[in-house]
Amino acid sequence: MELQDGRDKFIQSWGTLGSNWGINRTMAQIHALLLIAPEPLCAMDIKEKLTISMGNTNMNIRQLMDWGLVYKKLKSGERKEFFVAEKDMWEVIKKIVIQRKKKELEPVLKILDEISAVDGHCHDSDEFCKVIKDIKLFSNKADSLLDTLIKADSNWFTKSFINMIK
Amino acid sequence: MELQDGRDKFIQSWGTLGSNWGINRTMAQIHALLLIAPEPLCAMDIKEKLTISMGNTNMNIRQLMDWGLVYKKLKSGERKEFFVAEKDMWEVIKKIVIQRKKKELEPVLKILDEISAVDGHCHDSDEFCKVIKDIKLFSNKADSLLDTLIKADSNWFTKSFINMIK
DNA sequence: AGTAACTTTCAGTAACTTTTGAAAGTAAAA
DNA sequence: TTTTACTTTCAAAAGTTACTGAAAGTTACT
Repeated sequence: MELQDGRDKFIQSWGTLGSNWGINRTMAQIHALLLIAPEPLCAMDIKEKLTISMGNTNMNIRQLMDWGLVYKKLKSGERKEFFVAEKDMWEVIKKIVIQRKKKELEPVLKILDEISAVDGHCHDSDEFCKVIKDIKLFSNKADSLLDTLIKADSNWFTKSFINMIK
Repeated sequence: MELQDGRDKFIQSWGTLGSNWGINRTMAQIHALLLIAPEPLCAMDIKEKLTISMGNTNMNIRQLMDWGLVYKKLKSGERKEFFVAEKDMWEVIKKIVIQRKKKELEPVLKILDEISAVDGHCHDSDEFCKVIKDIKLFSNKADSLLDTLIKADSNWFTKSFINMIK
């Protein structure tokens, strides 16, 4: 496969995969484009390479910056803004984990706390409370595990991983 | 909070949370309803409790069974089918992990393999290949880690977890 | 075989999400 | 201060996904 084909395929595929991940297609494509771009790109470059609208380009660059996956990079002598992607994959993973935890796990913890306030007086409520308690147990574990991961370095991941499977 | 309020809140919330998880609202609500149901329920019970259509009920029960989160339970003397949820939370988590791995991770591995066929001849392609290689490294690790998790028992999770954070 | 009880399918519709493009906003340069 | 080069916003359009209801299919009792 030729380099350019590989790049195109990566950008297209990343977009499709993104949707399976709850990330919108354009956001994932911009991320892919910047990840493999040898030079910083400006909004116009991105708009043209992906043939998308300005508004779409801007919104998604902004969101990638909010996630910490893309940074602004000013070139001296140039007025417009350029963008680069975070290239350290371990950082990328951590940034994504932070967002997914926020979106997927934290609301669960919040709801479970609210529901735990159910009075446990009869047999039926004991059963209900047990289900909630079990879910809470695993959610809390997952929460601490992810917190540890977010603080850890790449090396730790490899090491713990080896411990885990042996 | 009263028991019935707690149940209603759980079902409603689980539906909302489901959508943040890439699971559709109805599927999540049916799952919640069955999780806390003291008795097996039939399709009609579910349809009525959630005030949704037959078709919707049927499709989502089916998908929950495909995922292994809900089982058919025949009552002797009754012709219609009843359903119960898997109540062991560790099993529930594993079943969900299996599905998410299939949807989110496996397509990534597939694409990366295809892209790895890019010829590495010049400086630019080296850079491109490095990005792909890095992603592949972490994806493969995540893949094995999840495989281990899927095979493990609940106890292992707790133990490894303690090892991991210390 | 006929009928009744229940389950499944599917085309059309509704609800939600993403994208566009034009207009408004901002700030450096003339 | 005006122009110019760029960025941001937002309402409407396009695209996507979920839901309904009616019709077709299945099974099991008479």
